[in-house]
Amino acid sequence: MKTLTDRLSTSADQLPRRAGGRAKSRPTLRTIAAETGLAVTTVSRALALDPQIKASTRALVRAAADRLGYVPDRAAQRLRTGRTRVVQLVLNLDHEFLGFTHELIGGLTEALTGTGYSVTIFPDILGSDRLSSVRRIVEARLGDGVIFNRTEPFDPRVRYLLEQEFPFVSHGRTEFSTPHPSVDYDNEAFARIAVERLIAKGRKRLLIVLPPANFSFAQHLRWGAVAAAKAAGVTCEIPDAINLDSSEAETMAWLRQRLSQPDRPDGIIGVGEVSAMAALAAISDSGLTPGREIDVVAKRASAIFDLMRPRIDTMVEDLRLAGRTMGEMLLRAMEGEDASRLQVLHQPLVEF
Amino acid sequence: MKTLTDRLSTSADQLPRRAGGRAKSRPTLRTIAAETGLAVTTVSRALALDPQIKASTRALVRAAADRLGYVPDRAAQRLRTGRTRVVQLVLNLDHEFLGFTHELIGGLTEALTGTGYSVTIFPDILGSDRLSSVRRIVEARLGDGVIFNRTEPFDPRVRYLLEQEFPFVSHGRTEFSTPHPSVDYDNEAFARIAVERLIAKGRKRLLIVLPPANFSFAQHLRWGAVAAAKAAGVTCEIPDAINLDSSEAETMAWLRQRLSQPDRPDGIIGVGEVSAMAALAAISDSGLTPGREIDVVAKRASAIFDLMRPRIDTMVEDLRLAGRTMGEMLLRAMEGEDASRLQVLHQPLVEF
DNA sequence: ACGAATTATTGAAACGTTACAATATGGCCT
DNA sequence: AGGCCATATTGTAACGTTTCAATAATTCGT
Repeated sequence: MKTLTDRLSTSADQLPRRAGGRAKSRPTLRTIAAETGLAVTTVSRALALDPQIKASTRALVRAAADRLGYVPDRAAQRLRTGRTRVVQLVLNLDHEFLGFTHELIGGLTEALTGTGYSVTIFPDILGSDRLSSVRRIVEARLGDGVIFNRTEPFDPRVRYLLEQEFPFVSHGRTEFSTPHPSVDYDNEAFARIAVERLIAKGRKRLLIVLPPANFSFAQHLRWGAVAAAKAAGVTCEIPDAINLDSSEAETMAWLRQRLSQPDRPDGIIGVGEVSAMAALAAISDSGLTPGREIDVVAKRASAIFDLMRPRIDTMVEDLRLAGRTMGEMLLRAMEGEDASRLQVLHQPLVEF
Repeated sequence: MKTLTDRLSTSADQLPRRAGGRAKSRPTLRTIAAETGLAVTTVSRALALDPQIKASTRALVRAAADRLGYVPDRAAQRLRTGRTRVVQLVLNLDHEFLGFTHELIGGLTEALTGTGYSVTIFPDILGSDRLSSVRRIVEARLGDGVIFNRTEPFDPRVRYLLEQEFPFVSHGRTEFSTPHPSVDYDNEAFARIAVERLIAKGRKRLLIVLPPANFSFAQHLRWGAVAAAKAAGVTCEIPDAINLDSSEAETMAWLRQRLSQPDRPDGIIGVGEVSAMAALAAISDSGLTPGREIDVVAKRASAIFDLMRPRIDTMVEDLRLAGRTMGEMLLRAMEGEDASRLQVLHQPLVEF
């Protein structure tokens, strides 16, 4: 141990560390060129596996590069080619409570691993102009492509990016007639199936808490729920005092109050974990028991409901899959593939 | 609507979009120089607010830049200065179940907003060499600084980064004698307080599920729990069949089995939400009731337990604060501030 | 009004890479 | 052996910025 820490402190005491670390120069193409006696151009092309370069030369260069520990300078490549090799992920990081951002990011990086692209987080300033983040990315060429969520039916970002011909994939589809790359979850199907499930359990006064009305998926959920309820002749209440962006305390308080009324709902659809958990808590607080006087069907993106008692019916939305799909599609979009082939709608995975 | 979508489709049909979007050239320093009749150098320095440049000239340049919509080319700056203006966040994205990655990222971006730095996610390949990610970042100069978590007592990454004099902040402190920037949560205090709380409730056979033994905070938790239990003359069981990285199903199954034995624990400490929820589920499944035959104290990073019934005692670990602190400290580290001043230990926020 | 000191601006070079056009090398045919 | 193609390699320029050293413009003391 002594030796280790000694070595540490001596080497760390050398010079006041500056940003970016030490200045020891890394090998460049020129270094390899000098080493092999070839021209810089040849080395560059050899490393790019240009078939124009003789195979033996390529091997020679490759060997020298490895021996010297050469690693290309992204900044120089970027300056020269104009490609950043960066994918910008526009995220709102304020509002999440049980966010599954990490699933989305996980899937995205999974798709991008080995492609040379990296993922940069672009924090979306809530409340500011919807467009500003994306515009910033395009204007400063902060990436070769962009991914965002919380899509609106006529999202200005979609319009802008189409106009700019800038590659992107939206999480959530729009109402634009021009096709654009998007990955979405069939929330309409989810709502329909949830309603049908509750009806099958004999429930007649349903309730669903929706996302803020401006988001695309709020519409889909509404359509699905309302249509299915109507078809079966039951009611489906949609509170407008609360939505999925309301605080959990607010949601719970409202639900508690609602459940204390005589015409209380007997079936609740939880879109997302927080909403469903708030419903379960409110139900418990009201002295009711899920499965007896009331039922809950929820969408889940994690295994959380496996740990909840009592257990409820759930459908899965695989956000990791969504992230991975978006990554794969963005790659294809950046290669110029037609947008009409880059539209995916994932179906709910029903678990009951 | 017609007009909008028409405009979209016509503009989108123009040319096959290529990676990075259109080629319309952006204004550069040269453009501004030509526009103002000044030299490129002057423009550069004016925009950098160099006091050497006359104030009136600075204003002139600023105006021209704004008028033309100039935005500096990061790649060129990067190539010239060697600074990437990127912070790499090394994250393992495989393993999380209820991950609060978004809190960490949120805090980090909060601290970095307006500084010109952006956060890039570097996916840590689990199972591979611990060092490889960080080495990659340093060698390819993928960032000016790096942040990582899941720190080990003698984490090789810390040693390497100190040797390389590369700025970093670790989430979790180490046992190295050389100081280095780190942000940690006082898990020892958490464990101690949790044990004391359970003892105050009359519990005598405690149990705590720890993280995998190789992580720093596993040690801290162990010390805190064991010492407090010993001081009070109660037992504190530490299962080694399961740990915090075990699957929730595994954890729950083991706990269920354990709770069915005659010498079952009467107090459980939940380090992290999943572990606590698994405990609660197992307790419920065993026909026991928290608050009656058994108690649970948990650490929480979200409001999730506000939605759980029955309610349990919790202490808060603010991961957003941790992220923000790490961001602020990394900025200072990159400016050369001494590591001894960049060590923070956040205390548990006790809620009972 | 003149040189000296200060202030303000400039030119040239460089960061490391890739793209283009040009040259060198070799093989093959007549 | 000369000429011609195909193959393999090279030199030069450029991407947009910052830095260094040098020049131009201004102020000041005398």
